[in-house]
Amino acid sequence: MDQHRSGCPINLTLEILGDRWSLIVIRDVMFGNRRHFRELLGDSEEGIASNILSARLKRLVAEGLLSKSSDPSHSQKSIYSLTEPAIALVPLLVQMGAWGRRYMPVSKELSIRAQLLEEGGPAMWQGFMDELRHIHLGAPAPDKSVLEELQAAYQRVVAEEAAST
Amino acid sequence: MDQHRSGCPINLTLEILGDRWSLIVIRDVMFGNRRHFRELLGDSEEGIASNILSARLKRLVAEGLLSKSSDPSHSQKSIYSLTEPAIALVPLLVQMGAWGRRYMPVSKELSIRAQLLEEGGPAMWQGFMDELRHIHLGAPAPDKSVLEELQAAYQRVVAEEAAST
DNA sequence: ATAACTGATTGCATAATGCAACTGGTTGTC
DNA sequence: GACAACCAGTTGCATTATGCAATCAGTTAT
Repeated sequence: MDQHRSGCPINLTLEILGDRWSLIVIRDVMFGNRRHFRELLGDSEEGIASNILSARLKRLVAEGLLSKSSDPSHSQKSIYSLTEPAIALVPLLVQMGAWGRRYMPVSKELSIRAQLLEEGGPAMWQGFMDELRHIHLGAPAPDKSVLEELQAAYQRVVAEEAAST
Repeated sequence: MDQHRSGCPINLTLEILGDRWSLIVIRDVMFGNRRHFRELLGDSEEGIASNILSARLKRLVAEGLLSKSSDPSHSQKSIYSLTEPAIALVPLLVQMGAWGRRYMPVSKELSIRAQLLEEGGPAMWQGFMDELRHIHLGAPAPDKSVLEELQAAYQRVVAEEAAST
């Protein structure tokens, strides 16, 4: 991908994110706060293969969507962080979630977060992006945590599902 | 793609649209009003190959994002139309355009429409979607045409560019 | 010393993409 | 009726991407 196919914004976004795994990786870093290779490898619903994950992480770092730093607690351990361009994908991911929720056979547990973000609107997205800037870029912490709110809602649905079976 | 990887809305959207061509085809039908195979094949900036276009059209029809009908003026001619799920992709495409415009090396002519849609906000998107429902689904025509507005702005920028060289 | 954990890499099969040529049919023009 | 232009694709072949399982070398905890 040295040359671009065209200068169209939709096309250029597609050239970077238009495959079946890149946004899955970003989603897991963003919503699951998975920062290490093994976390991304093992804990994902979709089961990405290690060579694909390796290739994706490399490409996303090269494209400037992720940054890689070393974990002081373990000399071999790498931490992947979102960059500002990746954080700016929040509205796009919300729209993807909203569309999937409306037209695809989503599961209840895995769509509650998409629902909350859709209903929360741009104000909530901004709050979430501020929180991501805190977590990944060292910006000051916002007053309240959207991530915790989403996580709590997810746990609530999982508990409900478990209770009803 | 018989079985889904997970019930996550983002993943499911990715399973259908996560490749380098599907959204290009939908973009051309939506914004360029290209309804025939040859129009989609030849007039695209990116130059899709005919076998890929053929495969994508088949898949998009099978997935319910496009519908195919025959043109009464030419027994062999097929017309592809957007379905409601495809029209519902407008906010997603707008976000893709907005992100690409901010972080990728877009060209001036090809990003003016993305800019107008981004600045126009949800009200403009709804107007555009109503117009698409008119064009593709036979719904009543809305008062004003967003498509014409976008096209006029595009022509204006092309003329400016031509004048300055 | 050893076992578990770290971020990967390797080998191999299958699937997707890219490119160019070609097919079978239809329509309009002379 | 002959002929060129147009229509929606298909075919063959090379390259690239994906999927899966096994493996690797260094690091840390017991």
